[in-house]
Amino acid sequence: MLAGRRPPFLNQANMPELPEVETIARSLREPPENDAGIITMRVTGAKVLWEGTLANLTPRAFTRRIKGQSLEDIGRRGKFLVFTFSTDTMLIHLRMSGDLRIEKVTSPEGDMVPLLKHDHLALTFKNGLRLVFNNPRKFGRAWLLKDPREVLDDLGPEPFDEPLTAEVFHQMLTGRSRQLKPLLMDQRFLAGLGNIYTDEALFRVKLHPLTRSDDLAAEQSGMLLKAIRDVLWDGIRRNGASIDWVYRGGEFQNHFNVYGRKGDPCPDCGTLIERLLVGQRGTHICPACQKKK
DNA sequence: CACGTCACCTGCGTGC
DNA sequence: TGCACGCAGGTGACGT
Repeated sequence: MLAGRRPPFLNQANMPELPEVETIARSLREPPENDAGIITMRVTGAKVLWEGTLANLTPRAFTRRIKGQSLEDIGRRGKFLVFTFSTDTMLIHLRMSGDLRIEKVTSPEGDMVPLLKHDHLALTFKNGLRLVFNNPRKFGRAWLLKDPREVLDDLGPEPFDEPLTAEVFHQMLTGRSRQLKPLLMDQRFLAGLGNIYTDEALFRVKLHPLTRSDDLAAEQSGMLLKAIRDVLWDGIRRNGASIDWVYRGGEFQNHFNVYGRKGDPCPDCGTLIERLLVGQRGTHICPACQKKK
């Protein structure tokens, strides 16, 4: 389809920012009709296939602790997936290449379904399903915690939180003196934005990624917050449109205005999109629309 | 405090 | 055809 148009890595990796993680949380939580899910189910076993997956426990301690607990809910905070069990909470961060899937442990013929390359953690549930964490680049991590706040308290506000008004956001921005893009991607400042959605949000408000955060007028801060919410919402909407239980090929990548589109004409003015480095990250702008002050 | 750099890791595309 | 190389994603540690 549009394969020739997208950056090469989009064909093989996920880029889990807030909308992708939200999409995964929903797909794990809401299995298709007539299929059981794993919510309310008890864990009957755990297999840790790569020790480094676990951020805070040994495989032995993890397995012993999670066995017998029931899964009560699956949610999201920032880019973390939050699995609430009866006594502990499991957090999973996919970083850049992680993936989660739910599948039956046994095939219809009665054979064990083999795990795949790069499957690093698998939880089996009482109803014959298992949750598998596939983690090719070994960047993703799982935590098992009595109190998830231990990790999640370091995160900034959720972009859609109601108390995050334009005024509050303006105070947050002008209370710092940092380059806009690295600040927006700082999870302690705001939780959920990554490289792609940040580029897209900045393009929508015509701000250069190197703009100083304390140079923004109140009105600009308000527009930036709206752009962030719009672009995240568009991402959620487009991923939500095409996923099912285990397959979740979103299609927001076909709607990028600047990300991965170096050399393409700006959709607003036709100037060719440029790629620059900001804080070591590939950054895409329209040099005409997004002028540096 | 802000910012730069590097390390982590694998697999894909590119260019020789 | 094979192969070395660059590069992408998110974050944390560390140096300036």
